Amino acid sequence: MQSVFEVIAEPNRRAILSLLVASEQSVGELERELGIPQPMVSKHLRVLRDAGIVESTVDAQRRMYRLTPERLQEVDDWLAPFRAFWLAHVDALERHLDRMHGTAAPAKKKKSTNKARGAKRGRGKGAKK
Amino acid sequence: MQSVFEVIAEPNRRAILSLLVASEQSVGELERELGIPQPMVSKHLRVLRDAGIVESTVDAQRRMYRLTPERLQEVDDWLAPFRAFWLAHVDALERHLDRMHGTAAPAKKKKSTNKARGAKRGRGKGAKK
DNA sequence: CGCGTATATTCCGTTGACGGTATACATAAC
DNA sequence: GTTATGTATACCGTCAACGGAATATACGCG
Repeated sequence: MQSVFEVIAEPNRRAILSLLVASEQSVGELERELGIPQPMVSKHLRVLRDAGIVESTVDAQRRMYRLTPERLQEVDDWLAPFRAFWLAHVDALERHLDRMHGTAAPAKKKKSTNKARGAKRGRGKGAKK
Repeated sequence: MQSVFEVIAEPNRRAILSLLVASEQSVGELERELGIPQPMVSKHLRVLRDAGIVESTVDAQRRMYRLTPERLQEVDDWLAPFRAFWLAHVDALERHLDRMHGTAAPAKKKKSTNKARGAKRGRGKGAKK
């Protein structure tokens, strides 16, 4: 389990990371928010810490965990080549819908085989799915 | 295996996707480029197709696979909250180093070019387990 | 038709991640 | 000291992903 991709493949670990975006948290706080047993939380935190995605400090009996998200950049970097690609896809879909525009009964339309490149932009990121 | 995160956790599948960024490819081409047995390639392509990340069309005996990368946006969306975080981390590190001693490195005091980072990692496409 | 190429699927064994439970360890409070 | 709280680890069972090998299916050609 060295790969960041494998580490974030686990839903509970993604949930932990999302919770830690707001602020650092103790194991008990994460346990309550996640609703999973404490040993599970500790085990997932161990994986995250070994992967270098979180770090912990001691606060009395508590351990406070916080993000060290540099390694997540690997995911971001890997994703980079695909970004332009799906923007082009969205544009193609938009043109398609524009052409079909106003049709209440959708006919069976095949996809074109070749994709037209040249993404028009002006559509900021942050679009929801 | 529904989650996109689980699908891209597998190095060979990430390699396939990276190869398909350039252009659509047949199974045999992928097999040669990846150096893994053909049944493995087909199985990974099956997973990718079921996840909606690639699609295939028939070309004689060949099957041509290409990207349909919309679902990868889920990864991008999940990553969004962390981006600001790691940028802040890098800035904080820079300020810290500047304060420690701005002597060792010919660093400029100005934090001007905060956009020109991110190419630090050599990560890319290669995939090993 | 049989034959060759290209790809998909099935069967099978291994291995390791995940979850559960109990227990060990650490620090604080008394 | 003992007890209480907070966290980590050990042990264990299950289950599914992965890889290998053999086989099945699809298609083209002579």
